[in-house]
Amino acid sequence: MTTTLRADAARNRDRVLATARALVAEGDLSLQLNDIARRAGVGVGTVYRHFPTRRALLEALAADAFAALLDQAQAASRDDDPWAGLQRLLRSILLGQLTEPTLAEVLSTSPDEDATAPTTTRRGELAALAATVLERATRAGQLRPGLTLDDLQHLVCGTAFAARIADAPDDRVELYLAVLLAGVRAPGQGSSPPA
Amino acid sequence: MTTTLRADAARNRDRVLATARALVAEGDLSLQLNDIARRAGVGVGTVYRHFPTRRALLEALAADAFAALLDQAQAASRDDDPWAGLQRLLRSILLGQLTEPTLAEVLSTSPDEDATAPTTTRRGELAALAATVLERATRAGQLRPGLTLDDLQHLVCGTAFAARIADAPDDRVELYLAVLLAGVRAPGQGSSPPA
Amino acid sequence: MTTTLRADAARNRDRVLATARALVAEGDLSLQLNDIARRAGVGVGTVYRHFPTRRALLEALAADAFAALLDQAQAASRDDDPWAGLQRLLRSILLGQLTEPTLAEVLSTSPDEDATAPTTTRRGELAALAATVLERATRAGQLRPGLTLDDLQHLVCGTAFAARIADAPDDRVELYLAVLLAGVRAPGQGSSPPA
Amino acid sequence: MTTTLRADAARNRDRVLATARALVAEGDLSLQLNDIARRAGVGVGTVYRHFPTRRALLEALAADAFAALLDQAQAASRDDDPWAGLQRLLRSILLGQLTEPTLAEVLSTSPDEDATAPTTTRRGELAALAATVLERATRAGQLRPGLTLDDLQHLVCGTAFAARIADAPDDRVELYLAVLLAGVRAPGQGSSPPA
DNA sequence: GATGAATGAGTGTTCATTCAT
DNA sequence: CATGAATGAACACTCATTCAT
Repeated sequence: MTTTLRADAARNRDRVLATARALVAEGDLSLQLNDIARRAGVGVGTVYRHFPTRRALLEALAADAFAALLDQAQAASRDDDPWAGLQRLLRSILLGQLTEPTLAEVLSTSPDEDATAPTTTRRGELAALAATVLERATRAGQLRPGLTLDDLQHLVCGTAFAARIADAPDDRVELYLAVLLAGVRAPGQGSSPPA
Repeated sequence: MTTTLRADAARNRDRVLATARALVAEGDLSLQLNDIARRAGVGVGTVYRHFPTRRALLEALAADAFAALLDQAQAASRDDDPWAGLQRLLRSILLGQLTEPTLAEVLSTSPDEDATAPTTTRRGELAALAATVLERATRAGQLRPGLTLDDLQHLVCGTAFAARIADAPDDRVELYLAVLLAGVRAPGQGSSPPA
Repeated sequence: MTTTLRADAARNRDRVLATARALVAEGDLSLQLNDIARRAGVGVGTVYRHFPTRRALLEALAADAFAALLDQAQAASRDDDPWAGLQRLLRSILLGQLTEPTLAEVLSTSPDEDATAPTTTRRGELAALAATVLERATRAGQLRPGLTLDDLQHLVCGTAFAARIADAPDDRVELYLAVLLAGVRAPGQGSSPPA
Repeated sequence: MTTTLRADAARNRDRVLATARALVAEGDLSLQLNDIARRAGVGVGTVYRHFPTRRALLEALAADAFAALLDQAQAASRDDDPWAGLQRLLRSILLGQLTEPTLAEVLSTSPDEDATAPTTTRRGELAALAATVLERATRAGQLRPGLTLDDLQHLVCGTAFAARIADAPDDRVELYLAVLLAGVRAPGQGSSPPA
């Protein structure tokens, strides 16, 4: 059986990820593969084997958060109330980015830029779910005319950026989210969903 | 007299700035001093003399755009209509960032981070003008409660970020600006200023 | 019985050789064992088991061509006409090198340099046959005085080198071969063998 | 004055060249810039400043020998006797390559492959001189028909290769040169120039 | 003031070889 | 026998910064 070997490999992979996560948590998003290898007590080659590029590592780091985000987006897309669905969706994307900076970088980049397959898939899934939410809100006349799916994505990334440059991001998110929501809501629709 | 020398120095400084500006215009924000020196036909030491750090050069590059922004902010602060003033202020800051990427970087960074004196001064002036606008809008009940001066700055930087990651930023600014304005407006105030 | 295992091993060996051959045919003589293993769909260890060094693989790749060369050398050594024999020998060695670059590398290297047993054997056989041809040509007074067996080998390798750096080696071989033959012929013997 | 500074730079350049030359003399033609820097007691950057690529260093190492070769080629081209001229030319090119292995590599490579300007110039000059010699020998009916300028170059490089793989190259050159000369001489012209 | 050569730490990447499974 | 993960030395190249002239 190759289970044990694979277990070793998996353990190394995890060590690399853990090390990288620690660096990200310290605010270092540079993800230098040499540095990470050294800190993880692992050969450079090992890091390169698992993550051939900085991008691959970045996406691996974002993977869990992205998966969780998809779950929340799924739930949001099932909300009966179109506006509530949009609210939930945008809040999820926003909080996801603040919780996991790597997810912010992944979402702020053009999808076709060296992206690995799983990330491309996830982005597609997120887009599909978001399209549903968007369409329902649009049909309900609750979305500001002219806003596309891409616009929503850019705007929520921008809102995350705004929170990130604040001194205490966590204290600001909800307020900034409220601004975003009020901003994307169709003018004349009021600020809260119809009861 | 050192006049001649100063003239030479000034010419060198201008050459460096022009070269750096050209690079920025080409989308290269890295501002590598060696590279700039070579292209400017000037010694590295000369660049270092005028701009001891990347930050110093960045702020010098942003200076003109920042000055122009201050003028517009001044005008905005004098607008009779509080909401129109806010609109003008935010549009100016937003467009300034898109026109001059260095200004975006300057404004998106914490003020006390290696900032040079002129930039610190300008930021103070901008803050003062914005405070005026903010206060008037607040007094008129037109600003979303809870938003501070800093919040406005972060949000407008976030909006610039959103535009920047769009495929065609210029086509998106006005829409994103509308979103921002609607977002920061006090709920229940409608989307246009009272006549 | 280990027959089945041996069959597997032989198949792996063949796959490695085929892959390596393909690379050589594409002009890549670097013979990187990792690369070959990956392309052959085989573990690196397997490649190492069969070919412990780059040299071992190189010689294995050259083996068939070397064997064919020995056949031709045999025939040449049986030619009644001493000069014709020499001609045939040198042409065979020359063409062999151009057809199979690995053979060129094998023949251009000192025999005792990490050579594997089969190659050492083959080199010995080739030397023996060449010695025969050489001796007969010498006895017939047709070989330039002073030329040893080694000299002939070096010169034919040099001629192969000359052809290789030409733009269209195949168009040049015969001419270069004629130069070589005229060069090694004893001065005053004319350019064609006595009738 | 910048003389002293330049002197320093020149000294460093010379140190690098001397170090590289020593390595070449030891038979190491790999010319690894890092290694050379370390041995020369100089920063890597210094080596890169003077020689941006391995090729640049190679050609710098070959420069003197190439210049000397050009002198000899010039002399050869002025020889009254066409055949003597050819003899002198080929001997010079051959000995030049054996004395300076870097020259062999330079001459054995396609001229347009990353070559620096001076080398391109020198190759042009050598070709011009060789063309003269070739033409005169051809007109005198002394050159084997079909041989072009390029052929001569390839053949002399091949001869150098032959000598290089011999155990005692120096003892073999003259013999190999004789072979080359007899080979390129028009058949039926005898082995020595007309008196 | 200006110059630009020099530095060398830093970063990215490859690859031959080993060895536990 | 086969596998392929792991290793880490080795190599290529960059660039911010210093400093002698």
